[in-house]
Amino acid sequence: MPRQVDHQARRRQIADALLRIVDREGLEGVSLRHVAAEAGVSMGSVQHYFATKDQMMIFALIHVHERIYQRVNACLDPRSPRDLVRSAIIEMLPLDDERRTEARIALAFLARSAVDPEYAATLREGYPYHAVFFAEQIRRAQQNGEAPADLVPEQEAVILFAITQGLVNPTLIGHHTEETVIDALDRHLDRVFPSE
Amino acid sequence: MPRQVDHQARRRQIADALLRIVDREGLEGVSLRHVAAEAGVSMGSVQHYFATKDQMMIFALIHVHERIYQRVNACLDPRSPRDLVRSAIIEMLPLDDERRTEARIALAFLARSAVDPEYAATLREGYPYHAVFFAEQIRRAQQNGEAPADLVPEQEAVILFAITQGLVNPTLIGHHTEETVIDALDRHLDRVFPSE
DNA sequence: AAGATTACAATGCACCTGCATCGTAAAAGC
DNA sequence: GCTTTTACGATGCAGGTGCATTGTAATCTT
Repeated sequence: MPRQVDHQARRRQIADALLRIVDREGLEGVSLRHVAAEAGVSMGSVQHYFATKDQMMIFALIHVHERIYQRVNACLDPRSPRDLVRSAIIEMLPLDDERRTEARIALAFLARSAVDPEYAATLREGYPYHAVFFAEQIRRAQQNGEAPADLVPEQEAVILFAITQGLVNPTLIGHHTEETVIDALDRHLDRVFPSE
Repeated sequence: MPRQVDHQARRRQIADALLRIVDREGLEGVSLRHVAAEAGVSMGSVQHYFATKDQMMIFALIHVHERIYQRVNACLDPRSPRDLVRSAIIEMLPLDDERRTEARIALAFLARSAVDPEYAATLREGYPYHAVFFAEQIRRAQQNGEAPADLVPEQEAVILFAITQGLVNPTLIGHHTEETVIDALDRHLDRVFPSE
């Protein structure tokens, strides 16, 4: 059995187990023993692939971000800048079990970032991408006449991203229905990308 | 010393110590011993005022929400609906140490709410207030001709609240400067409450 | 074939956790 | 004045924690 295993794949598999625990119990539920049990391996094995618990957590954080990134990318609707933005935002909202899971996980790590600079640094790396993506779509729409020329793309991107993030948590806690949140989103998109 | 203490005041004092720990280390840093040490009392004393750790945490959650509520209320600018909304939102953004502290604390409890129904229920109680407040101000502005009549106040309130929440976390992690976030906010307020 | 390396497993250890128990001293009630 | 109640302090306990250590068997290297 030894020597022939795919190191990275094994690390991802352990990270997936870790993320399942975070989904159910939050970061506090994560312990070497629980992760090992959830992954169906021994504790020694977990220790073999991750020198410390913190390294494992950071790896899992990066891993889940990649997962979200790929899922969002696969769901993009390229018909227009507005559709691109809308599909990206909706794909980040917790409107089904998979997205609720990921939202819960992301929220848990976000809270940790508020008190741990290493987590915060990891989060900050992936951040500019969203703002740039939104700003780019707005600029494209402006060139096509699909968005008002007086909008400042970067400012609107900040607002769009804030709305996205700001809709996630209340929806997760159960404040909003799917209809409420999508209506509100479309309402705002009407302003940035007017239909007529 | 016994028998003559103000029970509620003592509980708040212990809760304040707890919240200081949450600010520095997150919810994971909270233990009976740490809270006792931070409050300058014995562990037995903490146990005397709170039967379980969970009760203490929930009490602290309610306590910090009251604190935020009162601070925001004290800072409201009543000159116009727009000023009211703007001052309320700005007071909730982490733009100085006090507000950063409260934002960190609120975020920590929010993350817990995602995996613990009791916390979620507590959060949900305080929630409708914001939406109603925002919607009310928009309706008032519409009556004064300070806001477009075709806005649906409840929808705009959802968006406003999402923007508020959505601006908090990126700012906390260090993605936005104070200027960026206030510019973006004013940009959006221009749409809901046009100046001319 | 031999030895080094890798993958995993089991266990021990010091430390921390929430909570229960027990003790004590001061005030309140009678 | 005596008992009860309240406020607090100290300590014990079972269980969980991350991590280090040790062992072992399978594979790769030579």
